[in-house]
Amino acid sequence: MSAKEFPAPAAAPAARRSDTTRTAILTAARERFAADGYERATIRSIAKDARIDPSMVMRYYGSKEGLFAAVLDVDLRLPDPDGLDPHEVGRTLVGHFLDLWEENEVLTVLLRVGVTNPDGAARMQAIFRDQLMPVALRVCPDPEQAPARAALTSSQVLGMAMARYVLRFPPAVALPREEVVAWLAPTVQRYLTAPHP
Amino acid sequence: MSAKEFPAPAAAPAARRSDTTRTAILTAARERFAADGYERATIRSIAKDARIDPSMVMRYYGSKEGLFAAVLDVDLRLPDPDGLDPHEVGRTLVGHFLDLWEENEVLTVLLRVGVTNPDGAARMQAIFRDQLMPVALRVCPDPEQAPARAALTSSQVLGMAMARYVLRFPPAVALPREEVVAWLAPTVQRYLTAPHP
DNA sequence: CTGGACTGTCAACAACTGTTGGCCTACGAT
DNA sequence: ATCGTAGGCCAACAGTTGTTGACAGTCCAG
Repeated sequence: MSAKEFPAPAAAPAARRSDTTRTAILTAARERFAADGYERATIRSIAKDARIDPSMVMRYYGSKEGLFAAVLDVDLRLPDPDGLDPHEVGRTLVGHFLDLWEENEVLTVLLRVGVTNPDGAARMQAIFRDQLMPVALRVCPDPEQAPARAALTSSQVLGMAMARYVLRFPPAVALPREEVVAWLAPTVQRYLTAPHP
Repeated sequence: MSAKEFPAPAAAPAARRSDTTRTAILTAARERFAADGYERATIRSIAKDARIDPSMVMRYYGSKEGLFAAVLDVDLRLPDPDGLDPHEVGRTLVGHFLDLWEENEVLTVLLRVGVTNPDGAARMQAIFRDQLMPVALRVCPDPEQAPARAALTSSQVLGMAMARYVLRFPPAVALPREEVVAWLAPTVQRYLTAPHP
């Protein structure tokens, strides 16, 4: 479900005259979805941000849900499980997620919408299952425990993202990045590699 | 802003004939807000659940936001900071929050709406500030670090609630209660009492 | 130059929203 | 028994939403 064209000319990714409009819509949609969530982000407001007519959104993305799906095309780009040091996996993951969250708003969209929209929740489940689980499978002692350990890890990572980037708890926002890593890395490390308590 | 009557007869909490309707509305609203979030939970659907007319909601709670505020009257009922064992604070808090989350849907409402609605986020900030901070102030070594430690604690607690009760990650749901406590308690204990890393 | 496809605008639709006011009913004090 | 009042329902409002179709300008191949 990649964010491609809709009229779909066979399989030619030839540059189109309307590509600038397409990406303008996508950018505006990402910002609006991140700021307002799925329901409150209206097609009209997105269109106004992108300086185009609301009907263009329909033409290029079919529907609001289509646009939404295009925005939610997320790749966590987690490091290759085989290539990472099992003793540093906590620090590595926490740092990587902080990077992801700060580089753009896609994950904010995902979180904000995953909480309200059932499809969003399913998408979020899929992303964490497909992308975080392999890492857990690689580094945790007993493969059978991998799902639980991945869930624990995601809970801490999501929770910090929630407090810091979505709810913006002042102390969580004020915490310097390296301190967040210093506090969270041992937690994640323990969730993934420590013996079952 | 307690969930009281609206026409407000002086200050008499006398039982009213309409109290059953009022609580029916409040219960239905809590469920609908929890299930659908603020925007998608319509007054009409809440009224239908409560088997009354939509206009009754307006009469008793003034507006959708008024109803929402009544639902969000949350008391975490955290244990008295003075009365708890500093060495068991992690286990105590995690257990308490799991209880809270499972006993009714208010916290789900709060979380779901805090993520989408700015007012909800402010409400959530206030709740955690007013109710979790005192505990942190009591048990953490340096009072100056209390806000950061409270934020860290809330991140882990919120994250688990998110994964387990909102997004419903299957492995997080499957985890037995005592295992959640066993994994999270040391984390919270460390966030609150361990020396700064 | 001409045809057709592409890009864009405008106006309108139908559905749904929160909200309001009028009206009827039934209780409870007098 | 009566009468004020609180409880409840109905119909309608104005605004907003996603979505659609007709229409106009623009590009490029023939």
